[in-house]
Amino acid sequence: MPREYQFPFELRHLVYFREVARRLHFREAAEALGVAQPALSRQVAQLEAALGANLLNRTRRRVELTPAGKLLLERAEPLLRSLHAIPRELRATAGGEVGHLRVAFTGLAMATVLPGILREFHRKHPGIKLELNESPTSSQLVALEAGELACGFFHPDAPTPALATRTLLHEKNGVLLPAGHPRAKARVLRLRDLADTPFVLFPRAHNPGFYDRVLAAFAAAGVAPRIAEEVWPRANATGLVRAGVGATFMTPSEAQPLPPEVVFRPLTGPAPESRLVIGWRASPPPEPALAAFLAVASRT
Amino acid sequence: MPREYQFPFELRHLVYFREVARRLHFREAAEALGVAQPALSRQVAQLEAALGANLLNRTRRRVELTPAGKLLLERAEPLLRSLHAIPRELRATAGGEVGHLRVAFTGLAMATVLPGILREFHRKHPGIKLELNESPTSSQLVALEAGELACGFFHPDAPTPALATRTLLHEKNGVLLPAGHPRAKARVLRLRDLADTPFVLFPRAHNPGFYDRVLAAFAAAGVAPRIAEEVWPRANATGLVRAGVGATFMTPSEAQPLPPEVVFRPLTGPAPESRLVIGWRASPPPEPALAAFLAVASRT
DNA sequence: GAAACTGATACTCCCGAGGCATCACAGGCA
DNA sequence: TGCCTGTGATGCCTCGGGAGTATCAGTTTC
Repeated sequence: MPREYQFPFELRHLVYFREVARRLHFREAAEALGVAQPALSRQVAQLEAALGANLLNRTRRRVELTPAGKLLLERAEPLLRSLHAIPRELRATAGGEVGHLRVAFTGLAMATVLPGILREFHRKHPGIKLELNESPTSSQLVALEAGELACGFFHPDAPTPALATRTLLHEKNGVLLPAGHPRAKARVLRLRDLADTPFVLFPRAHNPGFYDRVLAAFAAAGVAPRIAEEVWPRANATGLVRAGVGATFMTPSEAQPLPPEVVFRPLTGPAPESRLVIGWRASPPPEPALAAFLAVASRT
Repeated sequence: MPREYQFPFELRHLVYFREVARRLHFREAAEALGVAQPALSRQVAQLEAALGANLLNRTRRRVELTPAGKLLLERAEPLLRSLHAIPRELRATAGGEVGHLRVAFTGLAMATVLPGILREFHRKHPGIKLELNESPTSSQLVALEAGELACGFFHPDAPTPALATRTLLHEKNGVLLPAGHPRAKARVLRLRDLADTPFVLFPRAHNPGFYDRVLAAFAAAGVAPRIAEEVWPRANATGLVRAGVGATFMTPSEAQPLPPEVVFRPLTGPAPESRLVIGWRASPPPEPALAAFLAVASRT
């Protein structure tokens, strides 16, 4: 709370009041606004207090606007519309690239953190448009350094000196098996239990470092892996498992919720680990739009 | 934070940005807004993030508007002016009595809680005008029941069934003595130490119950009081004490800061207690303007 | 090149908006 | 007339985020 200066009300109050004034029904307005009814009641009451005027006559059964309420609604409507239009106007006028972010991601990101981040980001920054592309780690690294991407969600293997990164997820992989697989009954598996099972992987070129570590995990378990397919994008791997083609690696959070006809089993002993990071060019410092996206992503 | 809906920015952001944009100087703008400079920096950065545009070019030594910043300033100025005008407009149109409160108070209130309450209230509710009158408890009770006052700060003696009250202060009185008084050296006094000291009181009619309890305290101490003067308003009592006319009762918080040429001493043993309350008609329920005032008063 | 000035950052505190549970009251129906 | 349903208000608690203090980092100036 600012110490000296403070508007008598906030935009929230006007938005809430407008909704109630239009519908003349607190519960419905609250639902439309996505808040609980008590919060709405309180905010409207606060607005009335701040303005020192009764805006609504509430009999227990009906809500109606007072003259003051009518006047406020008349004034608030165009103001809110103008305010709402500001982000769009700015985007039209400003540097062109401003308010527009190209973001790449891998299948794991979309299966875990990305939906929540997108939801939160659009709520907070409706003025910024995102261009989202699923794309393998290797391509992302190239595109990031070339300045073609604002940021990317990927799985780093070696250090990336030109990029700043932040880890979002770091999990040991388990395996996703067809429900009918002979070892599907076991609660926990070791990699060597799956010596005969064909695996669905991703094309090595997409992340050679991680691919090689997967092979190393097999080697450590004393198993020669059978690679049935290499498939991309990631979501298709699940389909192949369901089809009985083989097993695939998957992190616990990625396996939630579990698709039908498959089972997920953690691995004990050697197993590949997946680290999901968000990365962006370390310099120059991020533009406001990117800074906003990073802030949301880092905290969701 | 509303779960679903949220404006990309708040009025605060626009107000802060406007100030910076006008002055092109963060520190000065912060001072003008009455906030610390870091808070201002953060809020402006937030606004830029929310809009996805750089609004200001900050070289380390100079701040200047970008084209987007210029546009936003153009848009924001009239909107903020319109918003600012809303409370005044409503007050002009609404029921007449709305947005206007008659408030009475006693000297003790003004010497303790009232200044803080007024400051806070005007900050939060600039649309509501107050009409303030110092007035004794007895007159306030009459005026309140007659509906001539919205609320009053007074010292109740007997229950007041038609009024709702809230205690703001409840303190045992000490005494205020001229600095040259023979007992002024003592750290603590008893009422009977002051048998020969003339007292400055208030006219009995202003609060007969309390007046009589003062006399009762003297009686309990085995002292026949000497009443030198009865004076009103309260602030004048201090003047009389300074002039050496006599002593007067005063609560510790009222005696802070201590006026020159006088000393304050707590009393042990029997001593009158002062209770300051805010009171208002219990029914009908308070109008928004009064509700706002009560909310501020109850919590300050 | 040391000092001064400016805006950004790190950390902590605390207000207040929101959610949940519940209340109080008005109509509707039997 | 009494139970039931629907509505807005209230009490209590949680927690996000805005603000303050202290400090940093980069320019400019003498």
